[in-house]
Amino acid sequence: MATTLPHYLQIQHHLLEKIQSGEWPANHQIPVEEQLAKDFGVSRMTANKAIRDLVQQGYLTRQAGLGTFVTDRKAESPLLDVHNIADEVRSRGHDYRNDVLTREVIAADDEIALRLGVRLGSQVFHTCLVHYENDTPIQLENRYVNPRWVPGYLETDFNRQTPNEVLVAACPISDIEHIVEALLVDAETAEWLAIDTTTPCLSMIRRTWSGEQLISYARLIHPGDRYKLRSSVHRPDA
Amino acid sequence: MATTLPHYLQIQHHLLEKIQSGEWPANHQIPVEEQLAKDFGVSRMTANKAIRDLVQQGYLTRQAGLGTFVTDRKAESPLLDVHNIADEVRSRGHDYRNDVLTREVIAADDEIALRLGVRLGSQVFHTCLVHYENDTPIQLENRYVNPRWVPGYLETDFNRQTPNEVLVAACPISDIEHIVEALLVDAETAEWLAIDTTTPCLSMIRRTWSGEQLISYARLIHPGDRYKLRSSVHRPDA
DNA sequence: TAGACTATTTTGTATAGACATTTTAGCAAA
DNA sequence: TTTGCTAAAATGTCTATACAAAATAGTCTA
Repeated sequence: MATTLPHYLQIQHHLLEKIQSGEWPANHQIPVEEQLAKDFGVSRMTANKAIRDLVQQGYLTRQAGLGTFVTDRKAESPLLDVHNIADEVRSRGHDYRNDVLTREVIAADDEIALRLGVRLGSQVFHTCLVHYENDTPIQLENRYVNPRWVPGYLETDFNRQTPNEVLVAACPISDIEHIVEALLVDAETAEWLAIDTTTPCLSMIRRTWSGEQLISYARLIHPGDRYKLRSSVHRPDA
Repeated sequence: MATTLPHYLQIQHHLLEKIQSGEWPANHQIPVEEQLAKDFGVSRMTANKAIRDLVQQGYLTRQAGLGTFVTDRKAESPLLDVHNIADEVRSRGHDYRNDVLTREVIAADDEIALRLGVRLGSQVFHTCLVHYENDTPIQLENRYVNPRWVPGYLETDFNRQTPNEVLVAACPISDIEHIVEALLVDAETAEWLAIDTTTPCLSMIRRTWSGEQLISYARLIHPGDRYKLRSSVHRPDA
């Protein structure tokens, strides 16, 4: 059985669901501490702790004497493509294919729950693919998907539609976050990518949102000598 | 008179000072809750609140049964912004400085002429700097600048104004292109960055335009374990 | 000596209550 | 009408205490 969630996390998840589902729009006032405490049968301090965390994470804003409100997230500007590795490969005139190593439903552990913004122990989709360019592995993709937003994800034939395409088709992608670093990989990963463990690799963690919903969390590993990441930014105002 | 700070903020400031001054290096164990509470004459819950906040902000990491430790923060920076490495370092509360290895006018060879979009053999500015965060090298910057658009470039004191700042000051930057890859560096570069030649590094090639003019071509090398690139993109229309 | 148990240290969660501060609304007085 | 006062609603801070859970170090036992 899954570990029972601490009360304050239960409250957080309840609030996040309301926010992320859109039931509570921006600037909506959430129930006051005392009410939340009563609803969940906990002390006011526990409700306070739950709210406090979400304020620090930017989901809520508070004002003494007034109440607690859903944060109105302000927009930023630039563009970056959600690039599709299959198109990329084909645009170079090469053959694209992939191998599916894993395709499963798992219970979210701490890390996944945190990164994907779901409840601990809740079911999430997990796939692991190797993408090939002309039979050379160029990317290991480890992806976690929130089933709520892409229910048919696991049934896809990924050689017809890449995981990325499935997401894009399922919901409009509005926000993407990338974290890129260089690192060495473990033996298993090295084998999948047909490299050795001394080859520098590019690690890219990509999180994808649709509105307020976090759709997917992916870790992409590229052998350093087989991949370059390119991005162009144009700022009309500058 | 200024409002007296809440106790938990006083504690936070005390802790942050220790961290940012370097008195408590990464992974240093900070006093336990009970000790802090005693030192500041508050209850354990108040000390807990102070620490909890700093954990959420990423300054500290905790482990039940072990203690609370100063987070070893890997550098992170926006991939798409014209980032200024000096500001970035200082925003982490660390010291910034750089060493200028090369500062010269050279005749453009094939590659430079191609990349910078100038005629073969025409004169271009070239600088090579090592950027330090708390005396640890975090970036080797090899930069070529089109003299036509930034004539005073070579005369700059780069410890007062980074190369990037000079460009931004000289002309409005409208377009940036990044190409990122993971690689191993040669012995000379490794020495400059105080790493060995087996450490994976992040290489970033950055080209900067102002309107149609290509202003600068730079190759930036980061030791992989000391740097992460972060980028967030929001597309309001999607 | 290896393994099991135990005590200690430290953080994690939770409670019930207290008082302070901020903001608004409503009411009363000038 | 304007001003000032007061009550209320809501968050902000703080305490003293309790027990749970995790990690470690030491001790006892087979």
